[in-house]
Amino acid sequence: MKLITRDTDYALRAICKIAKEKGKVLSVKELTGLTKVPGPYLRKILQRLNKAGVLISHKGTGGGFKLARGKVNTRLFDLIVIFQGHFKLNECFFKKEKCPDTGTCPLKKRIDKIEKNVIKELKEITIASLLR
Amino acid sequence: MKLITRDTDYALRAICKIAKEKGKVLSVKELTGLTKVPGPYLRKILQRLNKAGVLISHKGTGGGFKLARGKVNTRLFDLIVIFQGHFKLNECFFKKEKCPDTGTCPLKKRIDKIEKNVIKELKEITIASLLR
DNA sequence: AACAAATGATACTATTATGGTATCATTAAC
DNA sequence: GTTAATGATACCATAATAGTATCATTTGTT
Repeated sequence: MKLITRDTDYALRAICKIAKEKGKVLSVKELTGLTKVPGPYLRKILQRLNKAGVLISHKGTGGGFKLARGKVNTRLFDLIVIFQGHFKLNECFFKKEKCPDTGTCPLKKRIDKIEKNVIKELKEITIASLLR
Repeated sequence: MKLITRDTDYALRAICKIAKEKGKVLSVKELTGLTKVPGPYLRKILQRLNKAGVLISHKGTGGGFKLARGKVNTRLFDLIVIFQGHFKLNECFFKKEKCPDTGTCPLKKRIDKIEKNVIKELKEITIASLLR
């Protein structure tokens, strides 16, 4: 029922803080202060964002994370995919076994429609749009 | 990320089967056959639906469950509330502690909007509409 | 009256996902 | 070379989920 997990939420918060400091490199320590997210956990999140290309990391003294080029346009949808995997509101609970309603299931279509709308809206929420 | 849990899904399936047999009382055993949902688990679900007033149970030999009067108009939204509790896509992860972005959080509004739409659509999905 | 067939209520268990910590390796600045 | 940072991973605790088991109660049948 949660659209967004804690990971995603914290990631979003951190990225916003980073984005506000145009180009400046912020360390985990600084970001912990700004976001109140527990250090080691935040660090893991930032590492994932680095791997995903949203942030760029700098090692060594004075190191930290900054926003990668053009990534103010990262969408909430992208973050959800990074932290929560492929977006699907609608997955039949009869996975391997065959669902007794295969073919006739009227629910799928209805939820697909909802899903489509939600995805559209999640793609409209960009970092840039949140900073304004 | 799941809009619907297994409980809710199974409940919906069972109710649909029951609704198709207008007024007839169906036992857990019969419903297990129809839905392929494990017996004891299904039973627990049906009991909750009875408590919630969606179904009416009959004890003793030949007993089982039937749909309560007017409850073909039960909405998927209602079932979600019964099995998953109060519907909220958007809950700040800083619950007791104060969120560092209180007041300025721009995300809340955006997700509230999504939530509103989703709720509207979930309220349009009724048992009756799924039977057609 | 006895028995069987059903649900009511509840306690228990196993598995998985989530949230978070800890540690050692690596890199870079001074 | 030392220190301050991230990279990579392994680990752990808690909670939620999915499901089982059991005993009590009710009701129909003989």
